[in-house]
Amino acid sequence: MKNLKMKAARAGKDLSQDELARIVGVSRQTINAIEKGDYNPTISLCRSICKALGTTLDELFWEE
Amino acid sequence: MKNLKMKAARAGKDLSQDELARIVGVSRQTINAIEKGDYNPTISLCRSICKALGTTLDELFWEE
DNA sequence: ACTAAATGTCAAATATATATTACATTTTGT
DNA sequence: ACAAAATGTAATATATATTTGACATTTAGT
Repeated sequence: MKNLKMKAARAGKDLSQDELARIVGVSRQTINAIEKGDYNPTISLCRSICKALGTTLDELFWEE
Repeated sequence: MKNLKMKAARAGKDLSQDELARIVGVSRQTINAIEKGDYNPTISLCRSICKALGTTLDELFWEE
């Protein structure tokens, strides 16, 4: 399932996928794939993304 | 770093590591290692654990 | 003290997250 | 319309999460 909340939070910080990738220390493809929803990042990467985007885990990565 | 919040939440549900492991569909060693703190589970496993323990991601897996 | 259950831990194998390289398509600015 | 930047996507390689099986230690019940 697509992660539109993450896409929105990134847009809110005016960061490209590539810029976010550099900040959190992963490849651009990894960020792209997470937003596209076809994989399952590690919790430490999720934490790094949240810190970079100023959000919480629950805001970006919770699903009902 | 040890995940004592998870250990406490599990104790609060009166579940052994083995029981929790079966509920979320992983091995007991995986649960043990997460509580012990020496690895980095995937977000989907974290979500499953939170659902099993009735908590949120932020409660169990956020770190400052 | 004894026993069973729960937990800690290790080594080797397997599954999968992530990197790298590369190219195609879409979006944005001028 | 054009160019540059951003995004989507695929193949192959590497790092690491997770499994399996096994055994040692600790904890809880009687």
